[in-house]
Amino acid sequence: MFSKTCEYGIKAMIFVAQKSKEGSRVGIKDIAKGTDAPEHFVAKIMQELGRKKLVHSVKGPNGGFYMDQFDLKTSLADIVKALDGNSIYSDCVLGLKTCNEKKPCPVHDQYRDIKKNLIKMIEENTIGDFNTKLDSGKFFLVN
Amino acid sequence: MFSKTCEYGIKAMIFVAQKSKEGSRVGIKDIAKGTDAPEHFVAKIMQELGRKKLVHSVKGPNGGFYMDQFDLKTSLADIVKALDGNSIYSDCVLGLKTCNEKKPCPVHDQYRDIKKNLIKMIEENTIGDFNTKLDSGKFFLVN
DNA sequence: AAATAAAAAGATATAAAACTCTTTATATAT
DNA sequence: ATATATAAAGAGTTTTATATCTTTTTATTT
Repeated sequence: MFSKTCEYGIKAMIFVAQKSKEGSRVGIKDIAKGTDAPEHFVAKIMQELGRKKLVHSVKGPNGGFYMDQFDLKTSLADIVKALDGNSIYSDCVLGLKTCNEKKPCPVHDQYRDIKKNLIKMIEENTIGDFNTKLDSGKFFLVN
Repeated sequence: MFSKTCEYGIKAMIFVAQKSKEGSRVGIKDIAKGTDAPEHFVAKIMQELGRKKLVHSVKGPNGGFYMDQFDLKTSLADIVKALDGNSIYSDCVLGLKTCNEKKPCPVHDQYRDIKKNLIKMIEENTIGDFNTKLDSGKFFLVN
C-alpha cells in the first residue's frame, strides 16, 4: 500500500504535530522512539519533508522539528505525494501502462470505488485532525 | 498494492483461463507476450502456482499450462495469498506490529471499510468470471 | 569566543524484489 | 529410439527500497 518511507513519514508527522501543539520542538531521537522507526531513516524522511515545507525545523540546542498552524492543515495525501509520488493516484492495480475507462484492465471497474475511497481518506484527513483524537488515548503510534 | 509477482500472476492466470476454455494449452512465451510480462519471471511465477495446484501443466510438445473446470473457481484472493502471502489481510497501513480495534493506529477506522472492500473484491472474483467478460472485448491484459 | 546540541547532507551498506540465464528433466510426436 | 518442445529447477544478476554511518553546517547557550 504505502512504502515504509511513507509509513514512517506519516507517523512522524502526526507525532511532531502533537508535540508542536504543546509549543515544543522534537528532535529526531524522540521522533524515532515515539514512532518506532529507525532513527537515521526517519531523519532523512523529515529532511525531505522539511525541504518540501510540510514541516519546519531549527538547528542548535533546543532545536528540532515543529509545525505551525498552517502546517497542521497538511493532508495525508500531501505527505503521500511528497514521499511516494502520485502512483497511488495513477497506477493500475494490475500494472497496465494505461488503464482507464476506455481501456480498462480486468479489475478496473471493481477497483474504481476502492481507489476513490482510498484517495478520499488521505485527502480528507489532515495532520491537525489527529491532534485532538490522539489526546483521548483512542489510538496509538507504537505498540 | 500488489507486488509485481502478483500482478503478473493474476494476468497470467486470466490469460491461461481464456485459452484453456478453447481447449488449448499455453506456453510460457505466449503467456509472457499476452500479458506483457518478462518471460523467465512469469515462468517462475507459473511454476509456483503450479506447485500450489492453482494451474496445471504438461511437458513436451503441445504441452503448456491449462486449467480445468475446477481451477476456474480459483479466486483472485487465492492467487494473492499464494504469491504475496497474507499481508493484505493482516498488515496495518501504517506498519504497526499490532493494530486492531482495541489498539488501533490513527487511520485504522478510516481504513477498515476500504480494506473490507478490497478483500471482498479479490475473494468474490474468480478466474472463471473473467472468461466471459474478456470475450466481449470489454477489457485488456496489455496495451 | 567556545562548546554544544541539533539538523542537513552525503556516502555507504544491506536486504529484498525483480528479473535473467543456464541447465535439467520429461513427455510427446515422429 | 531419437529429436524436440516444453516445463522445472536453480543459480546468478540487477535494481530498488530500506537502513546506517559519517561529516558538515548552523544556531544557541554559556
